[in-house]
Amino acid sequence: MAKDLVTRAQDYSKWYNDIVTKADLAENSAVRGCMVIKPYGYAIWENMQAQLDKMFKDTGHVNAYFPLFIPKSFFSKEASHVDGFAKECAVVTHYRLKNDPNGGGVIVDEDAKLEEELIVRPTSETIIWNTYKGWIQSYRDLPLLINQWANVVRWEMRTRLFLRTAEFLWQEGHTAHATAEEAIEETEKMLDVYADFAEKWMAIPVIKGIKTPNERFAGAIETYCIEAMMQDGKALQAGTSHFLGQNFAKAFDVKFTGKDGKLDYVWATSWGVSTRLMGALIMTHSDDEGLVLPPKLAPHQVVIVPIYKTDDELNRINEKVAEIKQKLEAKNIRVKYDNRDTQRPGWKFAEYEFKGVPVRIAIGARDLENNSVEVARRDTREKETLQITDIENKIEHLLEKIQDNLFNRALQNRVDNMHQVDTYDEFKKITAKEGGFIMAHWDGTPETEQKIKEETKATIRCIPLNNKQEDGVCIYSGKPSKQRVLFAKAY
RNA sequence: CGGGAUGUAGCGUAGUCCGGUCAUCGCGCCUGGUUUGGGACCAGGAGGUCGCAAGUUCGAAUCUUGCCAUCCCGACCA
Repeated sequence: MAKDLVTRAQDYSKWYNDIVTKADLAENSAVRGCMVIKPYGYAIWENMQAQLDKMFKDTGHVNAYFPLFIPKSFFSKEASHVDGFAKECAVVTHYRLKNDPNGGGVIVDEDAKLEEELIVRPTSETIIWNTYKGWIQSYRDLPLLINQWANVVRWEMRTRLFLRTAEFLWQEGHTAHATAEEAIEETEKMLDVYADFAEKWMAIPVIKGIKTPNERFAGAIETYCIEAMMQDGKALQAGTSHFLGQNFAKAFDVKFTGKDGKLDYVWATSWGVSTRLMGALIMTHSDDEGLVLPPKLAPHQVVIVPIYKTDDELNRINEKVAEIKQKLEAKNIRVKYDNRDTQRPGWKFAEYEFKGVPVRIAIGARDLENNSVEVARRDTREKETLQITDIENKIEHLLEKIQDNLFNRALQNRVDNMHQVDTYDEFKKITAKEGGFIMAHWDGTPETEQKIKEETKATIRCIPLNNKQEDGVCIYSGKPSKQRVLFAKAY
């Protein structure tokens, strides 16, 4: 088992402040539990955003934007929703400051108290459904397939860099449909989009499933999720897609007239992924040398470092690199040529390893003579000398290989740490020592789930989709069970 | 919100028990030179409200009280 990655994200923050001070992934800001995403980290997020956005549009969705502030009254219309979020909301009560008459700084102007408090959105279901009410009258207005890129705030009692920050960036899709079947189809479709994105782009294998009632989103009928295993064997919920039934339509009175002339409430879904995915990326692939980024999301896929003694040598290398760079860029490969004279080659090598650049090309006088370059890959740290001839195809192929290797490596880790368990003793042993995922029988009751959680810290991550049906007995209660469910300790 | 710890230069730190040449060291930064195929070396230099406030004292980074912030463990967590 790899070293405990609980704090690996924190480690990175430390490295960046300590060693690579100028180009960082992120650091804790002065604001409680919030995160500053520095340019290099943001470039990764932008690549993720661009691909997700494309996938949403390919499935018929459009983007829109709704207000940051939600009147308190909206928020309380769906009972279970308020139960789920009430304890972690930032509330705006005043709209003005004034100079402190007793000297010193500024104070809140008590005369500027809001008639009704505003909640800083922890998620946008309520304000969006309040808006949808005015947009939907007929079956002709459906389906309504909208996504929002936004920030949300959840005043968590305890925050954790990347994984649970007080403010985070995400996208939230909110759709309205004429039938339950169509809404469920949408929920599952978006779960597939997330799973595809995680596996094909982030190189993170995921298990698709549904949550137990205990773990369900506040206000949902059914919550679907993708669960990933981090290097330390802990689970991370990487994305969720909710079938909301008619709960929000009823709470906000969103009705439509069907073809048959009958009035009915619309059916809803919502789905989201967040900057938590950046945490997943770090915790899945990185090693003790720093970040390891999958080529498809890396801001720079290739970095070229010149090695030279004289200006004349550098000039000749510059010319050769311009040629190589052009060929690579013609293949849509993102290349950075770092010929800064202010840092030495060894320094640059280390720097780009921290940053997780998948491929490094070094070129010096020796290479000019031999028409070669030194190619190093970040994932295995192997180096080889290649002829420049046809370099663009070689690199293109190498990037694909790295992408595949990262996925396979992560998948292998999951396979190695996946346990099938039939007794509670063994279950306790594994959760206490080895960690990893456990497939075990469960009697289906929230009470058993709760007891297991209290005794072992492990929770039911999901009931996998297309789960194999087999007769067994619950490891805890001994009652009959029809299938195994996925247990793990989670972030 | 409970338990624990921490706060000293951009980053990481020594010193706090036992108050007094005590503001230490490393990295980074600046200047000059030599270097450059895995985080170079030499010489010189800049940089500090010791988290904030009050108190004790001839004297406080050090002791006392209060506050603030951060981290860890819990509770909580779409």
